[in-house]
Amino acid sequence: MAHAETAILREPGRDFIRDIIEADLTAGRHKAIITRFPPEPNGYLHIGHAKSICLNFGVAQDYGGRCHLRFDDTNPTKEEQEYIDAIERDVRWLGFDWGKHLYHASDYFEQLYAWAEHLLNAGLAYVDDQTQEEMRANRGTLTEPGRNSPFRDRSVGENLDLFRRMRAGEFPNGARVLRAKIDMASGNINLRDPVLYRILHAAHPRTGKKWSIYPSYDYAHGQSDAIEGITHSLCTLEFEDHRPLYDWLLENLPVPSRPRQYEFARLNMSYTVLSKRVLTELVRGGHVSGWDDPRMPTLAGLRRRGVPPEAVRDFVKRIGVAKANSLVDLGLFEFSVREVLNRTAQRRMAVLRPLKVVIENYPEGQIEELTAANHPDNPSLGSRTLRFCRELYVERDDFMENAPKAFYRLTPGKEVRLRYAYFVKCRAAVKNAAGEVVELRCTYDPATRGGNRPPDGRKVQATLHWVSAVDSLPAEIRLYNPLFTRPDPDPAEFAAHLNANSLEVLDGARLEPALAASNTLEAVQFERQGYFCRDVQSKPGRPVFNRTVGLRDSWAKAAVEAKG
RNA sequence: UGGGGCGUAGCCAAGCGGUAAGGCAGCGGAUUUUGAUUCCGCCAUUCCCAGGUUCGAUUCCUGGCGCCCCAGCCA
Repeated sequence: MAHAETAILREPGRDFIRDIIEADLTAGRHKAIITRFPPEPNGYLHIGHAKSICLNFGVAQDYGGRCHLRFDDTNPTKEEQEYIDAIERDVRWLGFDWGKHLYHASDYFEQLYAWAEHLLNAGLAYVDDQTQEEMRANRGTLTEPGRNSPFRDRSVGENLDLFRRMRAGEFPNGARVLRAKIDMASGNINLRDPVLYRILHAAHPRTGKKWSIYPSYDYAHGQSDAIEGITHSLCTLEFEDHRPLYDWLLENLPVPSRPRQYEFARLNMSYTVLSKRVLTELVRGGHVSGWDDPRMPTLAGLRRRGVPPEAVRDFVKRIGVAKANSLVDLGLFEFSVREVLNRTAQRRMAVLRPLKVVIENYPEGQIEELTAANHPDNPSLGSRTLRFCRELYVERDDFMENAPKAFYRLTPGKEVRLRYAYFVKCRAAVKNAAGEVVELRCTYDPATRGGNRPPDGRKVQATLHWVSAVDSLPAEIRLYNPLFTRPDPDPAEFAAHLNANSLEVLDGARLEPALAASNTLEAVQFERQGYFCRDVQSKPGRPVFNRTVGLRDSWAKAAVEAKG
């Protein structure tokens, strides 16, 4: 903007949907804003759904309205109670509350049926006896118009009779459908007499065997919106072509309100598969441990991975809402996770690949207590006590026998700081018969207690994390790389990829005791090792931590470069 | 050769006739008890392309080009 004083700078979190809503509010078109999040319970929610959830619930919050949770359960052959429960749990986890406004499209089956008869009476719908193949053949193509069904001009009486018998279960699956009578020559294929009801002899999770016909998405969605008084029905771009049908139905039915549909682009993220079909195959095929496997991009998987819900919300705020198809860099999601964890997670030390260190000038059997802050710049998170002694462990990667000049850490003759403890200097490396370094012999400077600089003002280039040999605890650490899955159509290939590249289990890791004690922590940051998250599925007494490799790998890159 | 959308930096994304916000990434520099964090600075003479209208166009018009979605009795 050229003139800052006249510039209308859009605040973060604003988008075209909110512009529309504000204009509607200004024009006095609505008393209150009512939105809805309408998942079909045929799978678990993933990060892509988070965008829609945050948009719908966020908009309602911003403008003092409300957001309903509505299960779009119009296809009993694909829907299960497990998914209904999981969806409710995940929306709550994300931090949203629908209050008393929990609904199901199936709540409206009776009303929808009555409205179908209304269309029949108005001559705006008909029962079609064509087979599925005939219907497809007569629908035309993208460039050619379709042909009218031979059953298109049945009498109202015959239509009503047939439709009632469809409901009564007199016909087998697929025998007939109810179609809207619109325009078989429309350029918009959704208007070529779309199917409103199909015969499905299937038990529904909520209505049981009461119905043998079920409404289609197109027939159920807009009317459900109208029944609930939804003002803004937000959905993804692929439904843009359905809007004329959405409007047609609302205009031809005596609905109690007039919702409007608006579309936005769905989320695509690099290295991440958000196809429900593929995710379902990964679960069904046993390629992952379940919908909540930490490698899955589902909300349940992210939760297990230790991603705080606030990070997901922050991410959604950053990506914005627009109509352009885009591919968001996974790095942006990682940034949000880091941002939240860095601010909120308590720090602990853990050594992933231990290398023993003996402090030669530290009295044998002596143990002293040192204080460590739980957070580097948030004193309100308190502190904990560390026990220092003659033998401890440091990270193998923090020692190099023949180090290049750019390597700041431990090498013979070099002095470093052990965080919150002392300066130590490496005297020698002890090797086994195979020539591998198995132990470091070091000396410490008592004048540097707490890790503070000694009176002579001496500095060190590096500070290392460590755990004491006497009371550190063994732990299992699982390292995940940031690849959730790969955009590849073959689930078997995903699986191979996942197992080969995105999981490493470190069983010899050692944790400081305070870590095992902090059972209430969902996420912690292990000093310099990045962010680790307690696996919410781990058993008491045997903590398992998950870490996403790459969340904070720039330090590692620098170290690797230094090693040459 | 049908209908509906979308094209602004490596990735997102504002902008609505007055001369290109912001974030991520990247690059400098300061601070630093973890090569992190934090802080500060830099990072589009140009908005898919070509014409046109205008004093002035990313914004308006015309014509191209490119990408996405639609032919389920899925949602």
